[in-house]
Amino acid sequence: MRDHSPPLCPEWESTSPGRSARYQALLESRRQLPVFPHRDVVIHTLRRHQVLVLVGETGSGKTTQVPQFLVEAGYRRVACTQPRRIAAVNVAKRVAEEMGVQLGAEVGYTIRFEDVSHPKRTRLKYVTDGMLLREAYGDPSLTRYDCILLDEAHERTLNTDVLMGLLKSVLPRRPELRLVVMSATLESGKFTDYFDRAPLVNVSGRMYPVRIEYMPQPVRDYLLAAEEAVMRIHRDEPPGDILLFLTGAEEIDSVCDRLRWRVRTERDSRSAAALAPLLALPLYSALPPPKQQLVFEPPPPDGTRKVIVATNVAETSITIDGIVYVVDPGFVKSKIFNPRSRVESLLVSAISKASAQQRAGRAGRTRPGTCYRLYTEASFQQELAEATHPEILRSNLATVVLTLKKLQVQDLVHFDFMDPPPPETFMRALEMLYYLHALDDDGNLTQLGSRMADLPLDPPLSKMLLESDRFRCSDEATKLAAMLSTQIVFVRPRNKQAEADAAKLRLMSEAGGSGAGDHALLVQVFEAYLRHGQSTRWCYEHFLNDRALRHAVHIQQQLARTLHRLQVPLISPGVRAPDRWLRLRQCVLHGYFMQVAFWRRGKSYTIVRDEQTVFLHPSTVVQHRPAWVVFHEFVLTTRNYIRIVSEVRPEWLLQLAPHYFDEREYADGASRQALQRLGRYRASK
DNA sequence: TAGGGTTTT
Repeated sequence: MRDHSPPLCPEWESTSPGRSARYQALLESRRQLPVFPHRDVVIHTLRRHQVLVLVGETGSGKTTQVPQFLVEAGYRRVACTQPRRIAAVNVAKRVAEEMGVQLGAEVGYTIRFEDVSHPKRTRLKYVTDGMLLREAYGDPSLTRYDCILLDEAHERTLNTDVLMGLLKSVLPRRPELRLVVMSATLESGKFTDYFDRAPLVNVSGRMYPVRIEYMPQPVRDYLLAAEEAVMRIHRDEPPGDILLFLTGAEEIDSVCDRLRWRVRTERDSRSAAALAPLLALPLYSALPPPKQQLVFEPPPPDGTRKVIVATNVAETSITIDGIVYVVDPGFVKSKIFNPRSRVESLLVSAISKASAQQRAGRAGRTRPGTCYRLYTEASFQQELAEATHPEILRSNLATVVLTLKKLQVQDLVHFDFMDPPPPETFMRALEMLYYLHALDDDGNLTQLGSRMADLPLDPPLSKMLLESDRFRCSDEATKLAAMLSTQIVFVRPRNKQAEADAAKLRLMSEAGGSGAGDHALLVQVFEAYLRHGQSTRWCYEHFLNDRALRHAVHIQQQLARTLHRLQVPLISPGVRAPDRWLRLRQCVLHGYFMQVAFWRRGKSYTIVRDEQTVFLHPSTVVQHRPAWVVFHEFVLTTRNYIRIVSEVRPEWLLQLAPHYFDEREYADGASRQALQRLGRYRASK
């Protein structure tokens, strides 16, 4: 067949001197990718259609090649979104190399905290979906781009879904704009239908075959079944590493311990002397990077087999080569949002077929493999959902609503989401933004709301921060907001729990005792980390997550810059001021008055807004059982917990949020009675 | 009495 396609890189062919051997070798391997023969179809289809849906499995080369095709076809400003930072960076590096250009010039990337692109020269930019959404704030029609690719659309992240809806509304306004939606195999029809029967290009993947084995009977205890499966593979199957998916760090650590113990015991007994050593390695995002790194290192050359016991990080974010066996119990811990109780929580639930397929695929990256599903084929066929429930249906929409308002979307009810969230969820989001004074009575964005959208924070945190200068503690508030925006910084290893708790109490006493509260402790930890020169060793000694703290420092710097731009002065009452934490607690309440609970006789607290009974999370440093507390989040695990808690004085409630604590707004019940007592108390003073 | 994974000019 004759090649009618345009020449590769028409302009650079003559101008770039560096058509090195390396470039030629890369070009040759590019030509071998399954997506390469589809180059002309992609280019020609986009001449006649505004939108193209491209479906390609792992190994098709779609992420690196399709954006290059478009640049070669003459598009001058191409953006390709990725759900994860790490992917945006790595793919941009690879593509710059393939094109024989300098990273940050013709090809670049933009992620939070890092912009390696040139405003004029960059023709192809990889960008996180959240970042592109932010760019749209100042340019709602995304006029900076003539072609946008949404990659990994099947993951249906919150930001991808919002971008898809936004782009769908932009397309009619910008007939010259081109959009390519790239996705894994499942649900391609949903994407083509959503974009008014957009043309579809199907690209095969390149993977080794993976044999799937099911259980003949449902298992009673998936942890035990997982352990047995790993042991059986290790005893009976040829060499090759194992990947086991579990739901959380605690499960993972305990299963790793049990596997180590079982292999050791079997090897010590005479009957199983032939059993090879087994190296059990945990993998989850909160794990310190050196420990994460271990999963990539080859095992000792004495026949040791690796088993990596991982959360969902290993499903998409982290790719480990050399896996031959996957053990999939079929569960994941995922976020759910209950609009009735207004609570987001984590719950263990069954995975989807798409997720099961993705997990199985992890066994076939370097050679043919096997996936052991710890459920029956009937439950796979009949009980698992086709695809994972989109994140937008499982989230609190306050941030989404604020973003859309900022993007000048007037009519949220008719905004075309691929999967519209239930109206009740929208009502809850509107209600929250209204109470925060981000929206006015007509649902329009207020000046405060517009400023809140500028901050990369949850709305209550934005509100807290933007008005923190009123409490003369904006310096403390930026530190707190940064600490609340990163992972939990306290590390509590299973075998050193008492030591870890003692280290935390020492940090607390430096802050002036437990009465200061959990919020104050976070600020204290942040400041101590800076005082100790952001030392990794200091973190280790004090049972703190070094990476999370480093992240918090980045966020704090960005918040301080944004506050400066928004003309909020950065002030502090001073580290020795006796009212320092008191001011901070008032400031927190200013943003989080919707998350207040009061002590009720017995042993529990009651949340004001819905009279839910809750307990202080065991991680709290608050020991003096205050009558009223503000909390950062509600966690549903073995009990209803409130986590990150500080005492508030009851009179603050009426001072700071009289519109929310008006007793007449509450039905007769415990909350109303508590507020009535508060009113009488106030009147008597 | 204990924390899935992403991400934000």
